[in-house]
Amino acid sequence: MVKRTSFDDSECPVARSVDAVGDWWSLLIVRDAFDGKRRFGEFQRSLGVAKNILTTRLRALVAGGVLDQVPASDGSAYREYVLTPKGQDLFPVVVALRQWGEAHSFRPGEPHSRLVDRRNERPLGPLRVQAADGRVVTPDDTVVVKVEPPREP
Amino acid sequence: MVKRTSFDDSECPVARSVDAVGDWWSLLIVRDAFDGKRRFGEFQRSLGVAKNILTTRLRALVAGGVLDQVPASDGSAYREYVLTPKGQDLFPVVVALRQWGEAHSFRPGEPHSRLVDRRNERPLGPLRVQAADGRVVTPDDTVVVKVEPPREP
DNA sequence: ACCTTCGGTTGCAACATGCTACCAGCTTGG
DNA sequence: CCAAGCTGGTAGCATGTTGCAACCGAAGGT
Repeated sequence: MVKRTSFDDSECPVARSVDAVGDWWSLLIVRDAFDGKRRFGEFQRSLGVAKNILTTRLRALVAGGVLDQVPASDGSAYREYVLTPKGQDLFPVVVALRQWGEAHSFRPGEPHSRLVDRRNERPLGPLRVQAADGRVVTPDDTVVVKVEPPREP
Repeated sequence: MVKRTSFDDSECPVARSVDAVGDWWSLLIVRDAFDGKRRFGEFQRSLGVAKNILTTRLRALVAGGVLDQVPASDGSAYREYVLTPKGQDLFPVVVALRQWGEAHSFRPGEPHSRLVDRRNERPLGPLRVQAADGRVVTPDDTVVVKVEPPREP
């Protein structure tokens, strides 16, 4: 590859997000973090990922401000990984992927995990993309515009 | 790598989505498709990706039912790639990543593209994860549960 | 006819991924 | 308190994937 191409200077926020999260493993780590996992070993067992890969990804997520390393909550000398506020803001991304997967990647009746409301165990409502006035918009209702760069003399 | 690990048999919809989309290039292709791009050359110029990579990704997206190959709309003998309904359902995913990137990956005043309402050029409202009753939920308000596999006699 | 564009394919080099071993601090049972 | 086993990593290697550049046939333009 002569170095995987980076998007961290792209002007498109989607590209930068993609670059910041890193790769798919990272997103699954974030998913597990939302699910309450905090320890290296928990992630490793849950994902089945090689430990060196997990090490790399955790470091990248910490460096990127998505995770934070804190002293363990159980009083042991180990450390734990928790989501920063920035990392918690990835919730809609994970939910969007989850809903898409539920809708398109399982045959009827196939078992799968589901994210539900803790209070009543009912599934969540579908994510809606909506305009400033609350109207639900489709891709055709939107346009990408460039925000003017500040004028240079 | 001895083969990149696949998640297409995972019971977690997030993992399957991740697997179905393939990699980050694919997601940027989808983003461009939402932006109206349809031709091989358009994607190639927009992304700056090597043509062999683009070829691979487009084929994978077509095989995965995200894109469809159709005769060109301008009457030429070439073919174009358009989003299938399944592909269009990725809209919330792309929007979620875009909003996250806008919120966390740009310094104030840094220029970036923005997705706006076509009718009034105003930015979209933020995606909200909500329960079945419309209440906005945070990660802490939710739990992942396993859906029972159908009982086998 | 000639040249350009479009949409790829092929070959190669560099790099990332994954596997398996290994290892240094904790922590725990006896 | 001492050994055994966790926990959280590193190190080394084989293989796969990415990326670059060069090439190529068919369509289109002039």
